[in-house]
Amino acid sequence: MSALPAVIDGRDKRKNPMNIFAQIRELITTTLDTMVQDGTLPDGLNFDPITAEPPRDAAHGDMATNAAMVLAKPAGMKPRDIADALAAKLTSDARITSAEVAGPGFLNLRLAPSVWQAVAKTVLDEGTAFGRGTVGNGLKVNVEYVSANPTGPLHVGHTRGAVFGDALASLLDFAGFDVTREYYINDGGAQVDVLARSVYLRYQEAHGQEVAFPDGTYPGDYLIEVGEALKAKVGDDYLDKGEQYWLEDVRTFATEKMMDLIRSDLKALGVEMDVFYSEKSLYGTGLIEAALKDLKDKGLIYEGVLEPPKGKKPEDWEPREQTLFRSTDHGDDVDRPVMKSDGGWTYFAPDIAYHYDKVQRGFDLLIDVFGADHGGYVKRMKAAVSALSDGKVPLDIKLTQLVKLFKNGEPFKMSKRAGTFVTLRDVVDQVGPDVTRFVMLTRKNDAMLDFDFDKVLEQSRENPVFYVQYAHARVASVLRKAADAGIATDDATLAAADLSLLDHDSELLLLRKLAEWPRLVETAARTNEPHRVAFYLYELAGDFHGLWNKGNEVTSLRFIQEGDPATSQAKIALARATAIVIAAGLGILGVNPAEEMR
RNA sequence: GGACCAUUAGCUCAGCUGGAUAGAGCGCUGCCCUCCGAAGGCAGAGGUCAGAGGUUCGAAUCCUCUAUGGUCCGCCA
Repeated sequence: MSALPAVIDGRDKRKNPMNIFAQIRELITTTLDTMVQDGTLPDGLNFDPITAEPPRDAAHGDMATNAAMVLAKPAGMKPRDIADALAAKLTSDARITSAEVAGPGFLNLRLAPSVWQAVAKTVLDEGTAFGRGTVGNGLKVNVEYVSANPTGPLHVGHTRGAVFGDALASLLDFAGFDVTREYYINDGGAQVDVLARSVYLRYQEAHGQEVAFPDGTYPGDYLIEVGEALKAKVGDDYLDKGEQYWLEDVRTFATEKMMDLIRSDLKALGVEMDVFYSEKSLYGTGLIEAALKDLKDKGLIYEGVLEPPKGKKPEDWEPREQTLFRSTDHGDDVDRPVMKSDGGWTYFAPDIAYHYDKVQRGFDLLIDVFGADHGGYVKRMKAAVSALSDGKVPLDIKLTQLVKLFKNGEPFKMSKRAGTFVTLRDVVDQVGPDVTRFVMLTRKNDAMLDFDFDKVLEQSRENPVFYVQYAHARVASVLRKAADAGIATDDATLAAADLSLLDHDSELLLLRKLAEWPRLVETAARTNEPHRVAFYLYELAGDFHGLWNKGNEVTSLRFIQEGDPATSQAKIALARATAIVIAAGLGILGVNPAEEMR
């Protein structure tokens, strides 16, 4: 069910030279090749399902391969026989210190410490580019997110969508995709008329008039200054005039102001879009017509009458003939109207045109990030893109679930009507963009998220933001102290250190964790799940803190060894490599690494 | 009536697209800190992976059904 095309979802796990698991997997497959050549194994075996992964239980070794089990059946051999033969050959490689057959036919490998020690050098050589992947293969991907209506400031729900979409875009970029970040401005529908009328009321108010906000207008305070700005622009020209006189102007004016507001909200969160795409710009250009003609030419547009929705019966429901898109041909449950009975487009029509345009722009992959309340829209959108691209361009739609806000452990609700509206600004102003972003990424996008204003600022192990930042800050502290002690700690010097000195279990544990980074990036990118990065960083920080804490008792594990600059440099190299990977990971999440904690 | 998502330790959640004895934090139990790196550390208890079938060497993971919770379901965006 992967959203990725076969070219990138394929089994070529050998691509990233920095991925130690990919390296060993290649060693395994080439070894198997030689076994085919010398007749140990039959010809024509498929090596694709073979994996080289870290075992769950570290006691099983550094890496495990399922090769023997996967090949047993097609080769017509016993798993153990294959495993034994493979093990004998693998141990002749300098990197493999032992290969044991275990369980049903697993081959557990232990790697020489030098393999892990070399990881630190690689990290120092590559810097934050370590782990940059090639799975993306340079494919063009469009990530659309936020896309909030331009009728007010962004609220908490948008914040999660913004953070998720942005981190996903960065992750895909890091994994080697050519990413475009895009925001679709819904400025073509009735809601911008409502906005215009609401602004007009504030405009009247700015002229000293008494106004009331009827149902169906936006009473929010944020429009007061827009009304005043309108007054500053047009004076009293629009006063006491009919709607036909001012509506269009005010709509444009208000929409621009709202987009300014939204842009500044996004900026406060550190989100920068490549493209703002206006729904309005679709009208009058023939694009909607072209998109629908494309569907019509494929026989997917017809006039018809839909069944009434079951379960819930709208009182005024009556059968009407509409122009429908045969989305059921592409996996939807019912066909969807593209034109209202009065001849106007439905909301769906410009959406189709917008995605048609994305396909035309040559993207290889589309991703839409929606709020969970748009879940009902997923199938029809996928159907549309499938039809428009003849199934060639996959569309993955990621839904972000609700954010439940807490303060002092007490939930508080937000309601547009009551004016208790928690905005993106409220959140960012209180806890800062870094904490906001990290916390919002500590949950899968499709799981509900609890956000407690107090807990996210706590400085303890419970708080992953703090815990990860603290690890980075500790490294910075080590580097400062090393400098005071006159030890050279530039990355080039550290990379040249004698890393074979890093032979303690705790050090090797941390090195192994660092080695997982490239592989994690691939997985996270393939599944479109940036939260994996956040969890990895938490684990990495945990291993680092663990090593640090051991230094309390075992002084030989401390990063700075007095009077022994060579050993110090090796250990600092490990610390610095950890900081580099943390910085790279935080970079994907859009969080600044801390140099010190106060 | 239907669709989508969720259901894993007392609580909040991971679980690397099918691997071995299912993990983390909190909470709980026990131990450890005069100082040198404790805004802590070490150890332990705690599970029918919602339930029932199925697929296969092997399932928390894939398929079917059921239960519970959330979101949504014609001309609103």
